[in-house]
Amino acid sequence: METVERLIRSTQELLWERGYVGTSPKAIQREAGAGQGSMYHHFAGKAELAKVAIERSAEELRAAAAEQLAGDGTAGERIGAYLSRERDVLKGCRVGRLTADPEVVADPELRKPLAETFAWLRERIAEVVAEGKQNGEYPETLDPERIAATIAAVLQGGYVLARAADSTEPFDLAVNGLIDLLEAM
Amino acid sequence: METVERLIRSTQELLWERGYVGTSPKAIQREAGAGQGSMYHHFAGKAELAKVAIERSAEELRAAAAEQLAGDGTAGERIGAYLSRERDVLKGCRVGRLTADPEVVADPELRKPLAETFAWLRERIAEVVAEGKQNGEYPETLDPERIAATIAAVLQGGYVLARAADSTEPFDLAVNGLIDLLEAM
DNA sequence: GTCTATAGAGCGATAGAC
DNA sequence: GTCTATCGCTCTATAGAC
Repeated sequence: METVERLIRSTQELLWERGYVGTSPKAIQREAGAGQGSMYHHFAGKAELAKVAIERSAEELRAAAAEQLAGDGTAGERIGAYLSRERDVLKGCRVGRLTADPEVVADPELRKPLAETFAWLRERIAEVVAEGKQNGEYPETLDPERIAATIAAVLQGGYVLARAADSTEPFDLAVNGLIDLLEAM
Repeated sequence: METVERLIRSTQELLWERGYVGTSPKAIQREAGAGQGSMYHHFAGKAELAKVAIERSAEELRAAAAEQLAGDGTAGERIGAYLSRERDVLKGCRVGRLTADPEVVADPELRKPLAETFAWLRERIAEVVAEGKQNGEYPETLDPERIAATIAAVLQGGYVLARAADSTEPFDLAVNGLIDLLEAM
């Protein structure tokens, strides 16, 4: 793999584990097996490299979610597949995690991929919910945008509860509770 | 206010805004209007001060939640009051935020208040849900522990979505979607 | 394109005077 | 109890050789 690619992937991994403030250029270089000069040759600095890495992680998240939410099952099945897919729960969400970073949220360039990713995700889930309404799976009164935000929030919040408990249990409880509520509709 | 108290409150505020990794002793001293020697006279170091500050924030969160969840309304009213209370949504949760910090999660002393807070919160919400089942507000099939985890997760995840969007809208959507689902039971 | 050397600043902590 | 001085280290970045 080329140096640039290794630098980007190492940055993605470190941002996921340690966030922007907790990730140093030196650590990125170590992870990537690249030297100081090599990194600064390809990227203007930490911020630019982080921008590229965050955009990459955002794309990957969207691709994964799109796959789970597509298919020809019922709305409930597709949402269930999305909620129940294999996840590295205790590591948390590589995109959502960055909202805790003040430097990411304060920089429009760095925050933009976060905003776009969750806007897209909520919109995509809302479409599936709307389809479920059309075929009678869900009642007419259900608001797709609200339910979509609730679904996205349960996942993000599930990660928080799991990391606090150092256990996947609260995440599983939260997801299953949401599924119970959706199935009762 | 005494120096010790100012140091603790400043640390609470900085941990909320910037997390453990992003908070330096120097910044704490500046915020508190205390000198270097003063801080190290009262506390062994950053970790000990953080431990006290985190425990304080955890207590405050529990006290606030206990207040909203108590009272003599129906279960739905009390959960609604808790979900809809005034919140500094874009600042996020002062306890949940710390789950993003690898150094907090890795240190049992620092993680303990987080684990205890959310364990207590989920248990407390589950009690209210169980009361709702008893008086016929919710169906017998409802699992209080699951629903409690879902409720806690929607709040924590709502903060994440709001910070990503730099807007309180997704938080409000997620909370209202949850209320819709609960009211339909 | 990658290397080493170096910079100025801040980090977290300690020492010792007052 | 609070102050200033200092420590060894890391941070992010730049310079210039190869």
